[in-house]
Amino acid sequence: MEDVAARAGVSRALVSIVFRGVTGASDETRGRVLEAARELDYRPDTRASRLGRGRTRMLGVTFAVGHAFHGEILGSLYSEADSAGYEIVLSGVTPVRDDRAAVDTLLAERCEGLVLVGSGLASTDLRRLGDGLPVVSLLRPVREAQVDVVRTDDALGLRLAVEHLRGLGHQRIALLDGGRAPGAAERRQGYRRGLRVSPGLDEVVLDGGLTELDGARAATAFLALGGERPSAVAAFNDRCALGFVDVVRQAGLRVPEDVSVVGFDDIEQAAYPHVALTTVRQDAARLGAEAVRAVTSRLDDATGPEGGPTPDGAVVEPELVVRRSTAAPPHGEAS
Amino acid sequence: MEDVAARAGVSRALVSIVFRGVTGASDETRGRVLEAARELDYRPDTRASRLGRGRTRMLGVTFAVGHAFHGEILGSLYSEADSAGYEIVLSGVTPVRDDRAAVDTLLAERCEGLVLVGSGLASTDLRRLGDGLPVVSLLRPVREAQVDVVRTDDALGLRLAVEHLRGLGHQRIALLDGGRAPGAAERRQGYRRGLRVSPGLDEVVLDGGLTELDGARAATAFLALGGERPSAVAAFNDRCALGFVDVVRQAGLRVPEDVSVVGFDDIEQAAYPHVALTTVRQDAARLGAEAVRAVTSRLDDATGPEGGPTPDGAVVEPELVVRRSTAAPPHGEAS
DNA sequence: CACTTTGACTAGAGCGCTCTAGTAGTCCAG
DNA sequence: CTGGACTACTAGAGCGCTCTAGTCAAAGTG
Repeated sequence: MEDVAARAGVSRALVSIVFRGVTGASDETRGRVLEAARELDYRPDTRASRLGRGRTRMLGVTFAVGHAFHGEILGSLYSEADSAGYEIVLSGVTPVRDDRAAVDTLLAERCEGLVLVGSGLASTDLRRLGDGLPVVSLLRPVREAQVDVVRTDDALGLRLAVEHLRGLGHQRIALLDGGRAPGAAERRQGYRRGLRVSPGLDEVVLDGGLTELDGARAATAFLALGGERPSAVAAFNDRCALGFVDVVRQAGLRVPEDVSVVGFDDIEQAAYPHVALTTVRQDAARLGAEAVRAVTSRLDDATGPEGGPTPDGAVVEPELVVRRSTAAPPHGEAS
Repeated sequence: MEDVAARAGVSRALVSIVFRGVTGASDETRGRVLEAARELDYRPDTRASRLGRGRTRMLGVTFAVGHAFHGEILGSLYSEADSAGYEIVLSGVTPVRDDRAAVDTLLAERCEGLVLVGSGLASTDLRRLGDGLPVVSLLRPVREAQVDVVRTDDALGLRLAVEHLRGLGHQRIALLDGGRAPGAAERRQGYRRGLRVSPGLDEVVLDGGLTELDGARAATAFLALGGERPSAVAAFNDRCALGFVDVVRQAGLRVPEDVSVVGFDDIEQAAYPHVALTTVRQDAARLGAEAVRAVTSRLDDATGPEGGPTPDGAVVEPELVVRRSTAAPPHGEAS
């Protein structure tokens, strides 16, 4: 910086002014400084600038490395933060690097707010964190008053799925359950509510999970049901649905002719023409936007790090995307 | 820090000593400082500490957000960097945030070295980058002398695949090509070499790509081949292979009875029992380790940012993993 | 004409650390 | 009792910025 200032024949302060893009420099000088910087291949040190500024305007984000849907969310987070004038600092969660470690590095970097994407952090940790700075839990509903929750209306999503299947005439609809995964409890509840609307529909809950493997296992259980077999299933998520479809097809069943399947998330693969999975779309862009809004509003409203008294956060509505994995049930089972 | 020092009744310098874990403090004082820090919920500001230290010991990593295999690599990068005494700074590449933007933020943070995972950065940018600091291109072979390359021996991988298929008796073996994807040229070459070993084997190259969708398209082209149809295919990667399998199965062909398929990468799904894809495994752990080694060795050897005269980097050998998507060709086509 | 105003620029303190140089105090050899 | 050789600790400059409080000249005002 010193060198740039010297080369441009100005003070260091002036260089700072130019690079921050604030007023206080003539166009001509501005040009000279930029030119000198380019010649010296100088670029401001963001660490030092944040140190000097007092604020960091950094948002810390933890996410599961290699998780497709988290990836989509990150994309949205990046652009939303950018337009809100914040920077994103990523901290990945891996098998050897848990949520706490990920959060710790973000705190040590002095992030002003945290977005935890599908984090499995313990309640006590969450509470403590939320007391210190604005925190939003993305995709995972938590009850702690200290953290905002941004999530899809999971229950509504499964109700939509069930209603769609009922509308096609299905009487027996199974759930491939998500167990303890984030949002699973809500989806289970939505499934139950969806069934109760018309009395006489039995609940059939099979153990599912997050991955194709879980879906495949559920399919094995499903096939073992024999005559009592449901004509449709709603899966915890798309990957689970895809694993299920794979296995039932290998067993000779046709989808959707013999069994209808609906997923959740609307991951990229669900839309591929050879897959064409009917699913409940989570809006990654909206989710990211709401998360950034929730944390930046706390930051910008100067209510201080204690957080406002009103819990912020948002529930974004999912949308049913009908493709070709669902149809009316076989041989006049309808109504 | 000031407060902690006051509370523990020592100087700020002493607090610094304790937190850096260097000698120069008695055990008793050390305990008092740590205690005081805990009470005040103090944790050192890593930005300031790196500023003061002169060195940052940070490794910048760019990666494609939501890419499963990149995810596996990140995991390895984290732990390797940790044991080499470096910290990882992530910078995601998304549709709205290209490689250059990702790299720029890393440079502004003053990372000392860069690991570009499957980066699509232009040659001129790569050269300029490599002139300034140690850079390794992971998974993508580039010719620039300024950057080290750590990659799987892609050509060998495809040769293994082809040899395996030939060993099973396949005469016509197609390649689902990766086009311009990183490593695709090498794999194509390996495929050709593999075929040339026994004369009379025709090359059949179908357009493939990185995703299931590309594999599905290739399958359509494959099915259209009719009587001339190969009895086996080697795909650019697992996702492509999986898409291919999906579509040929839907068309009534059996895998492996009617057509054998081998993938590349060995992603998690390839190992699922209902998938059981024969594939060429890339060793994510080794790749990550080599990348970290390449860049830290340049850093630690104090050869300066100019880099040593000998290009570093590594080629790690892939391994064929035989599962159940490959078998002998149908009706005595063998030999 | 003396006066405020405005725009362009600078000096220098401060951000939260690290680290060199140096000050005590203790222990022991000669 | 003097003088190393340690160990435990501290003062204070420095890292590369930001930003407040200024200076100074030119332009506008009545």
